[in-house]
Amino acid sequence: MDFTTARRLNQLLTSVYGDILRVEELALRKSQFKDISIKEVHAIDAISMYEHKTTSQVARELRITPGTLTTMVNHLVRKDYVMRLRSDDDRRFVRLGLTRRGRLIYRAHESFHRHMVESFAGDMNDEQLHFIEKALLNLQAFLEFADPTAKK
Amino acid sequence: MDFTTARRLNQLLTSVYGDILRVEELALRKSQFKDISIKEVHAIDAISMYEHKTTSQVARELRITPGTLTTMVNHLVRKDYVMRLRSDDDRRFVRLGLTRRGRLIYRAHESFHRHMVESFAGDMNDEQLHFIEKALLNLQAFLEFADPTAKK
DNA sequence: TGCTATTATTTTGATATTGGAACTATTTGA
DNA sequence: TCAAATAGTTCCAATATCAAAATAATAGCA
Repeated sequence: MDFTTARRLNQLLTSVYGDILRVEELALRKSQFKDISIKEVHAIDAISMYEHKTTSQVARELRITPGTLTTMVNHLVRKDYVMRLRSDDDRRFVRLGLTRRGRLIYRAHESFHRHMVESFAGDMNDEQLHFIEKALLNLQAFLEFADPTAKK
Repeated sequence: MDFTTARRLNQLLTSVYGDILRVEELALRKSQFKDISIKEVHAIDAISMYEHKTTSQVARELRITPGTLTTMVNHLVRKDYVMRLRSDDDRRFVRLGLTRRGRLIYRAHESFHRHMVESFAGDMNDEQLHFIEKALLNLQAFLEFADPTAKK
C-alpha cells in the first residue's frame, strides 16, 4: 500500500473513531434522556434486554471492575433505567435487568448503531459486505495478537 | 442489507472499536514508556513534530478545553515529553513542541497506527482501497450530519 | 499616548470515572 | 461443621475534566 494512502486511511479511521462517542453523547443531550452518559448507555447495552446477566458477567464484558459497575448500577437504579434482581437459586448473585425506561434507551441506542452501519455499508452488495467483514476480521486479529485477552 | 449481517457488522465494529484504545494502552505498559497514558500520547500526537502549534489550537484539535490541556501539558513537561515555547511575536501565545523523548514516542505511536492500517488494508488493491475509503467517507458524513461541529 | 476591550493561557474549585483493597453475605466442600 | 471460595459492595485515592475567575499581553481607538 502506497504511503500517502496509508496516511489518508489512518486519518480517516482516526477521525471517525474519535467522532463516534462524541456524536452519541451529543445525541443523548438532545434526546429525552438527558440524565445519562454514553458510558451508562453502554452499560445498559451490555446488561441487555433478553436475559438477566450477573454483575460480574456484565463487568467482564465492559472490561471494568465489579466495584466500578456497582456504582454505575447504583446510579442507573436511582435514575430508573436498571433493576437488581436477586437470584433465588444462589443468593450471592445479583442479576441485572432493564426497566421500561431502560428498554426504551436500549432500543434508541440500537437504532443509532443500525443507522451508523447503514450509512457505512447500506448500499453494498453481498460480495462487498463480505470483503468489508474480512478486512475487519483482519484488524481484529491484529488487535488480538497485540493483546490476547481481547478474545471473547 | 440483511438484518443479521448488519448485526454482525455492528458487533465487529463495536468490538474492534473498543479494543483499539485498550491495546494501545497495553502496548505502552510493555514499552519503555511506562509513565504515560494513551490520552497523553494522543496529546503528543496532536502537538506533532513539524510545527509549533499554540495551546488553544491543540486543545481544539483534541476537543478538550484549554484548561484541561494546560494540566496535561504540565504533566508532559514534568515527564520530559513536551516543551513550552513562548512566541516572541505575540507573548500571549504558548507554542508547544516535543522533546527528544516526545519525538521518540510520537514515532512509536505513528508506527503502531501504520501497522494497524496495514493489518486492515495491507493486501488490498487500488480499487479495493478506494472502495474502503468511500465507505469511511460515508460514515464520516453520517457523523457530521449528526453533529455539524465534527467538521474539520 | 493612555485606556479599554479582546485574546491566550493558567489557576481554582467542583464533579465524575475508575481501580484496588477491605469487607459482607452466601455457598461449597472436606 | 466450619474454613475456603465466590459474588457483590463499600470506601478511599488517583485521575480527568470542565466552567469560571484570574492573569498576562496586545490591539485599537479617542
